[in-house]
Amino acid sequence: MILPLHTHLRDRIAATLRHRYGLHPSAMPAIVIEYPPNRRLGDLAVTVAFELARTLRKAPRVIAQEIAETVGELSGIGRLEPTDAGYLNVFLDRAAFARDRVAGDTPPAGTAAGLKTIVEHTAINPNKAAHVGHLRNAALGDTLCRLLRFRGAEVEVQNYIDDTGVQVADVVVGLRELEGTGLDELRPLVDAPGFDYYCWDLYARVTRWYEADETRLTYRRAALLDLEHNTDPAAAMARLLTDRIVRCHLRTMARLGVEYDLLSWEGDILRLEFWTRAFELLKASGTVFLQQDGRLAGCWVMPIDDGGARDEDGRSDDAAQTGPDDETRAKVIVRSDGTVTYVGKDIAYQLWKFGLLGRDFHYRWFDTQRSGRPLWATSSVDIPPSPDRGPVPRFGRAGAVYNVIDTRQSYLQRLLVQALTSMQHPRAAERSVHFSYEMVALSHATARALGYEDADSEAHTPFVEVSGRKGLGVKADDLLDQVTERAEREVAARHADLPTAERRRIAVMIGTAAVRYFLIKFSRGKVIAFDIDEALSFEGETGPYLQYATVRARKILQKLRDRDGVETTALLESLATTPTDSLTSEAGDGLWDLILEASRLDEVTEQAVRTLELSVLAKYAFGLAQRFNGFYHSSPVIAEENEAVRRWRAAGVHYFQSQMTRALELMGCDVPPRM
RNA sequence: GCGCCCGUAGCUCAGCUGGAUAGAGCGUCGGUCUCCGGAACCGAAGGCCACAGGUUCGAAUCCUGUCGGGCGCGCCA
Repeated sequence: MILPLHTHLRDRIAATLRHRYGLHPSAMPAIVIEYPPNRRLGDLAVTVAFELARTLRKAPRVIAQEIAETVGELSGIGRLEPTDAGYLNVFLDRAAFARDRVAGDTPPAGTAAGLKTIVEHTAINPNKAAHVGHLRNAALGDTLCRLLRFRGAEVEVQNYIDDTGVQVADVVVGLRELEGTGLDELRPLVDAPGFDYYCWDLYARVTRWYEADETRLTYRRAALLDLEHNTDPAAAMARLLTDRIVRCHLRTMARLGVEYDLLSWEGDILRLEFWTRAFELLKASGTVFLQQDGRLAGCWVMPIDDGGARDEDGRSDDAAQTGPDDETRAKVIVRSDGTVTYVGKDIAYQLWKFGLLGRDFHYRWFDTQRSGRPLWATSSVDIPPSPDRGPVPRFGRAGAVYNVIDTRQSYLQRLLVQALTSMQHPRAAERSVHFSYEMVALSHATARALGYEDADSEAHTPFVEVSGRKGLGVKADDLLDQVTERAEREVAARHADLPTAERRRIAVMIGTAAVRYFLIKFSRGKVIAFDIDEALSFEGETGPYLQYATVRARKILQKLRDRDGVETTALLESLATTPTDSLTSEAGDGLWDLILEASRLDEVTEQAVRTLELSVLAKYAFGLAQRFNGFYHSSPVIAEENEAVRRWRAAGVHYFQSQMTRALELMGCDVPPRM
């Protein structure tokens, strides 16, 4: 890891600036450490001389020289070299650096150590199969969790289940009105294979059924009311179908190695009357008030403080005549009929996450996940779990909350933060992070392949939007099936000797890496125009490319063991007394580059979390794999005759392999034994 | 109308808090020692970083404006 060295270097330079120029800490510029474009220029570069040129009224070149003179010996680091342009280039002590990392490079405690952090992700409406858009959410959310844990945070993963919403109501209506299915007929149906696919189609059919005759929407309203008030048989049907669909979703996500700690059911939030308590708090803090007149008379509203986001009929010309009603924008929290809106429920839930609501759920054991990790669910009733499940964990009461939701919810997430601020919870407001990302659409080619693109939808748009209502989209399981099948063919072509089960196991690892890497490598603000062929590719910038490099590295170490009897631990120990010219000479540049780059994992994870840009991890891992592959082709290890050279190369290979394995783990990917 | 996001090679995208010659993948073209596995490697072609101003030692990056595209703004969730 390289961050400790960064800090050390920064401290030394800061100390130098204080002594030489008498700079006060307040006047201290940020000491930026970057990587020179060319390794011959140095390993690191510091640009602080440019920053100081104005205040010190000296040329950057002079300042850089003075700093280099004054800083003295950088024991264990290396030396500083000022350039004419004003850069301070750092040449690291290669041997010392390499010895320190290669022998065992554990990540440091991390900046977020001990901070209880809740990450909410996935949150798919439990009424139909998951699609690629949901996979992007889960891949981002799960990777974020892994990164936060890597930095030392205590992470609790929650998956919100909207079991009382319109989408579930629609499928209940579909079952009853289109299929003539009641509770009794539903029971065998939900356990049949492909139930989530069945609901996918049914949901699309209901949408069309409503469109054909809008009076049919009364069925939806009736069903929705039944769900909210827990009235059977509609509510019983909903309970049954959402339970099974959620299990389908969990199974799909488990294929990608995604697991959770808690399922938060909206129905429990309603039944436990979280809202009642939240409403008291909102009123007491003056966050909401009862609108007396105007078009929102009788509603409890929250003023919206920013000037933006007016609705379409916000006529500015006659605003003077309409009076005060239009002047301050307000968001309805409680309707004039006394029912609460979505934002209201969300505020209650967010308060609970921070332990600020003063109420808690009951909990029930839900399942044991693939890794053995237990999955709990919220409950409205207090039934003690059986003793063999262990005690219920202490859910909620977080110090920080990340909500992984697509960018279309930005407006509402902002209102949420505003409510927390207004309720005198500035810390919670500050630590409520909306991890937003753009949606997944379909490329025209893929939409066409699915049979969705007809003549009138001309290719003026850059992509085709996914629509659950229309049933338009690539189902997650279909994608995973295809990618696994494809991987299995590739494995079979290379390893005819492997038993089928093992081929299958490896294919799953490769397919997972392909999909997860694909979903992570774009920056979050970019719409992914999902293209099936691109996602199924295993060449170039893909997950399998990273795995392949790692497998190659491991193969070398394995051969050293099997053929030459060299154990890795013994090899690493021998480095203390092994000459280092193969690392320090120009011929060792390739090896040195590999080691230095591999050490940057902690720096990269830090940046990824700071910017919430997980693609930087993906890009870094890819660049590292490229570097290794280049090294692999230019620098033989086993065939190398010079023993010192061979040892150092093997050490570099080992370090690469171990850092890359960590990086892959952070992205939820395994390293196959062969591929 | 207002707000947020996006615009970089033929296509899909990187480019961290401004820094040295703007980089990858795919595609195209041309190569790679019977070698630790070719799911790889090396090379070539391909750029007014949408446009116009500004800020400064320095701008793809920051500011303003314009154009083009996406999304959001409800007593829906």
